[in-house]
Amino acid sequence: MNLGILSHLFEPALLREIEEFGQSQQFKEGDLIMDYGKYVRMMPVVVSGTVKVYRRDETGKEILLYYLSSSDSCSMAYSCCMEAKKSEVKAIAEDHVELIAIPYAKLDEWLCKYPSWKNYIMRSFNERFIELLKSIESIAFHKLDERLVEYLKEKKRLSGSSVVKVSHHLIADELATSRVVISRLLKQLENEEKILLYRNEIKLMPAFFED
Amino acid sequence: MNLGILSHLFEPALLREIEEFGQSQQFKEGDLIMDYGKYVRMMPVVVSGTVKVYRRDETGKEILLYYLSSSDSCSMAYSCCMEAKKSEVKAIAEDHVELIAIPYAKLDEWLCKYPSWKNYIMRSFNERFIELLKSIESIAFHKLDERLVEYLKEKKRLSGSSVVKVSHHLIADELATSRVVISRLLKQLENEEKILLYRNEIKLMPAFFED
DNA sequence: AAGAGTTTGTGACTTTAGTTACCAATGTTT
DNA sequence: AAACATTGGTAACTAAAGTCACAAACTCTT
Repeated sequence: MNLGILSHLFEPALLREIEEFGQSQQFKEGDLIMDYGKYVRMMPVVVSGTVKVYRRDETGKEILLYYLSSSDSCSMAYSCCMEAKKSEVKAIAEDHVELIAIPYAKLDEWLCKYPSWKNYIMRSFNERFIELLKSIESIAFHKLDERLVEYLKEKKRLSGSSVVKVSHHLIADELATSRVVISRLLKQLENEEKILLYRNEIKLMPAFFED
Repeated sequence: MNLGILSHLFEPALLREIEEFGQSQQFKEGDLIMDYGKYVRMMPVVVSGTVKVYRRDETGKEILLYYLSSSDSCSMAYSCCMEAKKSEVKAIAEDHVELIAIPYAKLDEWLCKYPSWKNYIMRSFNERFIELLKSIESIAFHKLDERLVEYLKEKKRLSGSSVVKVSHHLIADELATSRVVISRLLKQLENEEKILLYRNEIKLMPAFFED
């Protein structure tokens, strides 16, 4: 089993248990990792790749909450499966994703057995809270043009490339708005010479990162 | 020490420890319970009253995230003090508030010692996540008129009274908009005969709760 | 009771975002 | 190649929300 960066995070005895009880899973781009309303029985720990986590309202509109990348885990899954609850969110593989799913019973057992696990879980809870708060801040206080810029910067951060490969339609879905609006704002950024637009591709220019 | 509803939640041995190590604190309406950037060393458990939790952005704009009431605790405080982090949120007493502050060391110790404590903490994490998700849903998908109605309903739920005692200005602050906008929407609700407006008071009429 | 501060109402205007409709360019399938 | 689907550009319009300005009513202090 490939534990990737996790092997630096946990003590040897815990790593052996993760090898023994964790289920290694692979997803390819676009795969559904977790869906709304499904029972959560395992907590995923991301080994490699990027996972997108979404929230939907009653009418079916969706918004991107945050990304999970290497060594992140979904602490919402944790508290969900400790409580035998259904999932409040959806998770999709952004690219090729490897993760280790830890079964419910072990989550609980390791909490008291391994301090490094407890610390990891607590850090994870804290990070997820902060991501949600950032998400609220963004939606409540920032206009769409700023949110779009934040979105593109996050894409660059995660992929490492200043060429962002997405359609206007996908951006619109993830920011919970319409394609026309996104095209308009992107064209504006292009007119300001901050980006270059191609089909399914947005090139971030140096001016994009200024101020 | 008054443990209120908590005495039904935990096993006797834990209740004795709460009595021994928890600090009973009282706040009156408007008091600041927790502020942005302060170190968090205790986790508050609300015994009575209502606590409002806020988030602010860099420019100082604020938004109400959720309320804590009897037997709720702020799990953000939990993960914060386990990590010795500064607070990401502000908490204000909505009315007279009694709470018990549990010191950091005990939070950790009880997690493994008392299953009822662990379950309480996990339930609390889950509830707080769900509150934040509801908050995101509300801001991202609902128009201001709907959010205002949700706000008034929540006030009625917490106070038990269909007379909500707030100024338009306070509502505007908590929904992160301007007073003029709120006055406009309230007047519209009054014209629809759903509410009656008075100075510092809004009376919710039966029609308000229909459909 | 005079003055200061708070609360609410309202008109007029601007900005931001959402909607509809249509077209052109590019890709994919058959 | 023809048919179809996806992607992006743009105009024109509507709706929602924010802003500015001012007035009236009420509360509290002195």
